[in-house]
Amino acid sequence: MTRSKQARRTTIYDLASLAGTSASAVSAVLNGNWKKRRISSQLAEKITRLAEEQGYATNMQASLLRREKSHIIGMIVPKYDNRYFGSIVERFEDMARARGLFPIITCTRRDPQLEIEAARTMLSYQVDCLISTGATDPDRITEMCSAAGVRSINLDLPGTLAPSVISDNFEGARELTRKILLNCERQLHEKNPLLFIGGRGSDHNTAERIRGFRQAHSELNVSIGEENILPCGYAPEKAEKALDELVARGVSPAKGMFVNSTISLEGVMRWLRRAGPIDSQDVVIGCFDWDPFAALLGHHIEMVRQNVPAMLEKMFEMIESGQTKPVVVQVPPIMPDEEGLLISREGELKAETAYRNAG
Amino acid sequence: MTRSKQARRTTIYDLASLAGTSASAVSAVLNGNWKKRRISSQLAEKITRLAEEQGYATNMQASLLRREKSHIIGMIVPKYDNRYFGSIVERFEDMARARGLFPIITCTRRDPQLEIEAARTMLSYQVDCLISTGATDPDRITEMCSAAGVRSINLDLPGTLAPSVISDNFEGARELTRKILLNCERQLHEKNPLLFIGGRGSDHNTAERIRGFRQAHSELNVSIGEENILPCGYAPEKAEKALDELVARGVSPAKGMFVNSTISLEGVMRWLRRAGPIDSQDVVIGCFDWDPFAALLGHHIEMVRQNVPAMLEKMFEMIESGQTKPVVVQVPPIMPDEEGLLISREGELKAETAYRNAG
DNA sequence: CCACTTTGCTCAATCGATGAAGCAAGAATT
DNA sequence: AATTCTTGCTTCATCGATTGAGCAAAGTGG
Repeated sequence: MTRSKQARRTTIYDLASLAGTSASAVSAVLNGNWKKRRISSQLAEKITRLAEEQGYATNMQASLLRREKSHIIGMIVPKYDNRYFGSIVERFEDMARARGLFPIITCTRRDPQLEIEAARTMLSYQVDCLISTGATDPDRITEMCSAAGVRSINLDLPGTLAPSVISDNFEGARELTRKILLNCERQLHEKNPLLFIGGRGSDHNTAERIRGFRQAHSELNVSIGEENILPCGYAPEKAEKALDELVARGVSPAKGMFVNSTISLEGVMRWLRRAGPIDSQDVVIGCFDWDPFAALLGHHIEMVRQNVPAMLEKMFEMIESGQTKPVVVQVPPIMPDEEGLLISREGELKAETAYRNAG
Repeated sequence: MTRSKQARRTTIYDLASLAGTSASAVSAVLNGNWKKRRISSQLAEKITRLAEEQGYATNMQASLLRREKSHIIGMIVPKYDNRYFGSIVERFEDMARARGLFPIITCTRRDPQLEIEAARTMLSYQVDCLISTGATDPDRITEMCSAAGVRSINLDLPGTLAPSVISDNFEGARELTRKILLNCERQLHEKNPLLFIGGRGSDHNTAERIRGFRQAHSELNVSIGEENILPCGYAPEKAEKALDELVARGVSPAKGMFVNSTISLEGVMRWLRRAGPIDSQDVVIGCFDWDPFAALLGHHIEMVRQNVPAMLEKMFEMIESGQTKPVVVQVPPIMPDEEGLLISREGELKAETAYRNAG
């Protein structure tokens, strides 16, 4: 060791002088087009071996500066605290890598300001394409992207300026609502309107789910009032508080509930345990989203699982086909089957199947 | 629009010619050290305005190529399918940004090969520091990093070549085991050995937890046999299968269980529902890790929550202090309190408090 | 033996941002 | 008036990889 510390990383110039050749040859060998550049296989081998020995790693900053495309694909995502976004991210990384892209992901905690900053940072890193997942203002991000000549796609929540891939929230909610109503009838022998709780009234998905919710009620001839619709936000404590306030206003909450996300379900379950009807087993619940433990809670909880594999497949199809028109592709979510067998790996398998059939 | 498409992004050269000045001045203004470089505030303002108008974003690839440090901090993480890693990632991003670093995270699905590839890619992107979270072979990654002159730190699972921040698995497991044993005695009026299930026998955390598990048994004068220890892996179906096999071998599984992760708990709960003792409410469970819905399952489930905020605080302290010696910092996990009130936001608050007191 | 092709490389410009060095014009000092 | 200092810039080399252009040597055909 002549140097106190490996101060500088190995570059192609170091390898070139070690191999007694030029940086240009080293570059050609290491990025695989040495045949086009007519480098002899002996030299190629020598360089490859040296690179290995020296633990050489391409300086992407330098490489990308020169290249036309970065092959970096960015994604912003609201939270990592539920299975839906978790599986989106995990699968996105996987699919991106399988396509030779480098995924970078940033969590923006549903903070509009952070979303913008994150998008700007991603543009700085020269992403070729940016996916806005569940963004509060996807169009703003699309504008920033197109100003920089970068494609963008909306996932989970749609925008009007870029193509979007979302769940079929209306149909999913209609079907789920119908199931909950039927469960109520079967288990509680009553046919009362359900309570819709969670989500933001201002977001497209929540609005569509409320529309499906109303539709199912009217199809089954159950009338609902405004007090039954509580899009109180996503955080658990917001759902909890909304239920408390409902009770404080003298309304006795419905025994059937449509919960708009697993995160809201957390709050609902806590409220039920703390302040709910005496026998909280008498509450019938449906949730638009899936969680393996929620599926095991004593209550018969119907859960709709969004079809993440199919959604991401559609999304990558759009990227590959160069789609730029602001179409909205709706992917049907996976409904629980008759036995309510939508738990964990079964669910995964089902999603897999659904995706194959969709593709 | 004279151009068919914004083909190229705005660069400092574009801004320079628009402002009738030099690229150097633009650069100085935009990276904030225009005072040192004695640029007039008029010119600074003009350039800033133009940059805004043109939607300019620094080309990080170019910038980083020139700069000494990248201010990029990388993290590899096994999975996004549980709250523990989810909160690690979310908080890591947050803390990194608060320190002016750019976090990039990659999920390696507990795949040793993918871990190595991910580490190499991160080195290519010139990370200043790489965090290996729950890596199967952290020392290998440390070696790669130090060959490139990059720091690395292990999180969750320790290594021998770089500093590590982990939970105090031994004490946590000892305490948890003791609680489960006491719960068994109280609820089932029996004092039998527990079943340890989940995790990899080869990983340090599992080994330490087994050690704590044994210790607590011996302290309470309960003897345990080898058949009570089942480190069958993390996936839910592995736990499920292990329990099936146990029964197939004619062993009747203990009514008290120490489950090594929420992911394994998923499998255990499914097995209990499918093939467990008739009244599965008679099973007493403790889990090393926390999940809000698992906390609400009918069984009295004790959950130890790893102190993510404190762990990450320690980790960033190490980064800032330039620690390179392979010390192992153990952070006590948060034990459930007497009322078992370790659910969701309360838990968050508690973690917050624990972290403040720790710091 | 000469013209021409092929092989196997090297040279040098380039990507965009950065910052040390330098320079011209005006202000301050002697 | 001559000198020095300050202000407000510009010039240019540089980071490491890439790639079009070019060039010498070896091979081929007539």
